This record gives sequence, structure tokens and C-alpha cells, in this order.
Amino acid sequence: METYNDQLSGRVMLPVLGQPAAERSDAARNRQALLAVAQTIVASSGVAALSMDGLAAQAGVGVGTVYRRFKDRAGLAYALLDHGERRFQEEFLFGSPPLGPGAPPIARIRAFLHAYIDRLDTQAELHLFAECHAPTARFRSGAYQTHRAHLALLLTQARPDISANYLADALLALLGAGLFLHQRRELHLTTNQMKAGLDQLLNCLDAATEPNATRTLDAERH
Amino acid sequence: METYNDQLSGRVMLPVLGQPAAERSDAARNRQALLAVAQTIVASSGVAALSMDGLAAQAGVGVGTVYRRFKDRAGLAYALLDHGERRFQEEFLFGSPPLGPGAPPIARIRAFLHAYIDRLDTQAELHLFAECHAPTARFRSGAYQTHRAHLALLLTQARPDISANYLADALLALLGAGLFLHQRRELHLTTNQMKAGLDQLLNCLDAATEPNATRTLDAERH
DNA sequence: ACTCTAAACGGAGAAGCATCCGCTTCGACT
DNA sequence: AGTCGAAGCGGATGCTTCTCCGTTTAGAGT
Repeated sequence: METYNDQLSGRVMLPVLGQPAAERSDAARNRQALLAVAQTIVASSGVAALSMDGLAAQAGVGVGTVYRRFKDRAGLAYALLDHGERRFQEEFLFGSPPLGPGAPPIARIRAFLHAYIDRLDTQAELHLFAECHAPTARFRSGAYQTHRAHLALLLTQARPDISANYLADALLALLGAGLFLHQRRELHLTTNQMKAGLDQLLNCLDAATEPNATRTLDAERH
Repeated sequence: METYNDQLSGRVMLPVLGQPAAERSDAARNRQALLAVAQTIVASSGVAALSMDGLAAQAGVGVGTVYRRFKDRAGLAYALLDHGERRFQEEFLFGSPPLGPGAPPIARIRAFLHAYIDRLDTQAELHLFAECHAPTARFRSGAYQTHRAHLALLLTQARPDISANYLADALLALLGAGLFLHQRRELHLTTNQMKAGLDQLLNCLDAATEPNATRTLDAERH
């Protein structure tokens, strides 16, 4: 029933409307403490070692508190990813090209995919952890929605003839943590090889542009 | 450490080499009984209601037995998917075209994707269950390896200029149970719409064939 | 029929997730 | 400073997964 829209949100874009009643100071303190401890655990022993009970114990709070703050295991994971996600969003929404505005659509998409791969390179386990413990949540999360909207917008510009939303979902599927880890651990691909693979597909998209479709809205053909 | 290679295997293709020492009769009996009970539970109450303890209780065996037979939750799920997977493999390996041999590569790929979507339509929850409880296992499973090899072979014929293995993984990523359920539940797509989406992408692949690359190995250009 | 051993069985127990609910505390408003 | 209600706290509790290990049994060889 509940979603993780608050975590990892597209809040960056939202006006300060009905801020859902700011956290009480003790609550905020606990959240920070818990996040700090959680990060330490993950850094030192890996995500597998991160348990709700253990976290509560190490942070010196009751388990109830952990659940109140983070809802569940997946919520905790999303909270841990949130900082990086915010920065990422700022970069592709407001940063400098080619990731940020200013570059042609295909270039921005490419930059987005590359940047995403780089994030996975350091955080794939955490992403996987989050995805697995709330399987449908990835798609409902604010982060996913934002990424999807971003890609869909760019794709509409690059390929007005293809369903942009579908394509956006497709591209994001290629960035799933499970696939990434498989490619890294089993196939021993480097991030550069993955990027190259994605580039190939993008080239495909670019090359296959229908002759009568406008490739970019305002660029002349030559 | 362990994998699920035995479940959902490409055994279809394997000669009768070192059959891993046939099951003892009591073991086989228990496996059948457990699978039957598990299927009943899933059919009547959904995958969420399928617990190892409950299964053991309902089947009248100890939990240890369940774990010995199926290794873990994910293993049980894979075992439940196994029957259908065998039939699916037979169809795309030996069945009639366009799914089976005889049709041109792109047509076979399309047929494969469509058939996969149809399977997901009835079994997505079980697939998701399996994927989530052994996140990396999907990629290591015999089923995945077989699907991947199949697609890679066809892709090599259709697009010798693109890394077939990478593309195969990409296509299979689009068939993840998580994405499927998201598209069905959240976006209210029909299976036909999903198939259409996949077709669009395939058309892209087809259309973007490099002019100097041979589209099919022995077809003349005109 | 008897023996013997690898395989299978069963269930107690450890550990984790999540909930519930009575108690405590913050902080807004007098 | 004092009141008061919403929000937060915590840990007992229940349920589940999975492991471990002592006991039992199938079935091959004699």
C-alpha cells in the first residue's frame, strides 16, 4: 500500500507545498544516528551484514524506532541511497552538459546512462538490496519516476516516432542492479565495456531514425 | 556458492552423461508430494502464502526435508517453474516456426519475446518471487543461459556487427518479472501493448543494420 | 536374508523481519 | 512555567527462513 515516494524523491522539483509536517528533533537525531551507523556497517561489512535488529542495537535504540523511521528494510536502503540520488538528479537536471541541459538529446541520454553506470559501480549491492526487498518499489520510487521522465523527454526529442515512455523503461531495465552485478561478477565486464554496450544500442536508435522523422527538433540536416 | 543450474536447466540439450546419481525413491516421492502441495497453495492463495514451514507442515514432512529437496525459497520457486520452462525450451529449440527453427532470425526473436511475455502473463509472480529471493540466481540459472544462448545465436545472424551476448542480456532484461508486473499493474499495459513495444525495438535493430553489414548471411541485397 | 553406508529425514534452535501497544517526550499554545 | 496532544520510543512477541545434527531408511552388494 505504502510507497517510497518520499525517499529518493523527485522532491528536487517540488515546490515547498505541504511539507509533510517536519520531523521532531529527537526523530531527526535518531534518523541521522541510524543512517550514520548503517553506513558504517555497510562500509565495513557489506550490505548483507545490515540487519534491522543489529542496526537498532548498534545505534542504541529500539527496533521499533528503526521501523518507524524507515518503514522496512527496503526503506532503509532507499534512505541510504538518497544523498547520492539527490546529487545525481541535480547534475542531470541542472548541471553542465552533456549530462545537464544544453547538449543534444542523444548525447544527454548517453551521459545519463554512463553516469548511472558509474553510480552502480559503487552502489550496486545497495541498489540490489533495495530492489529485492520491495520488488515493485523500484518503479514506484520518486527516483525511478524522475529518471523515467527525464529519459522520456529526451527520447521524445530524439525519436518522436517511438513510444518514449516504453523506451525509457527499457533503458532503465538495462540499468537494473541485478544485471549490472551479473555483468561485473560473472562476465567480468568493466564499466567501460558496459558503457560501450549501451552506446551501441543508442547508436542503433540514432541510426534507425525514420528518414521522414526530425532527428532533432531544430538542428538542420547539414 | 551453489547455483540453480539443475533447476530450470538446459538439460534438454545435455546428453545423459553423469546424471547426478538418481534420487532415492523416498526422496523422489517427497519431491513430488511437496511440489503438488506447493502448486495447490500457490493456485489457491498466491505465491505470498507459500512458506517453507507451511509447505512442510501441509505435506506432512519436516522442514529439513523441504530444504534438502529445494535448497531454499528460490529453489522451490525455480522447481515450480521447471515444467513450463522445459516445454518452452522444447518449443523454441525444436518446435515449429516462427518460434522454432526455420524462420528468419528476427522473426524467431520476435516470436521468442512474444512467447516469453505470454509465460510471464500467467507466471510473473512466481518469477518475481524467484528473482527476489536469489537475485543473482536468475542469470546463473540454466534457463537464463539457454535463453541467452538462443537469442545470441539468432542475433549474431541478424546483426553480426553488434555484440550478440550483450544484446541478448539486454533483451532478457526487458523481460524481467519486476518490469512486467510494473507495466501490468501500474501502467495497465496489456500483453499486446508490451509485445508491440518490443516489436518497435526489434524494428529499430532491423532498420539500423549497417549498410555494409550483411543482414542475413546468405540473402542477396536485391 | 543380512549388512552396511550414503542418503534422507525431522525438528529444535538461531537469527532476522515486522508489528503492536503501553509509556515517554517534544514543543506549540497558553 | 504549565498543559496537553501528537509524535516518538522501545522491546516483547510472533512469524519466517535456514542450519545443524542425531536418527532412520533405502537399496546395493554379498
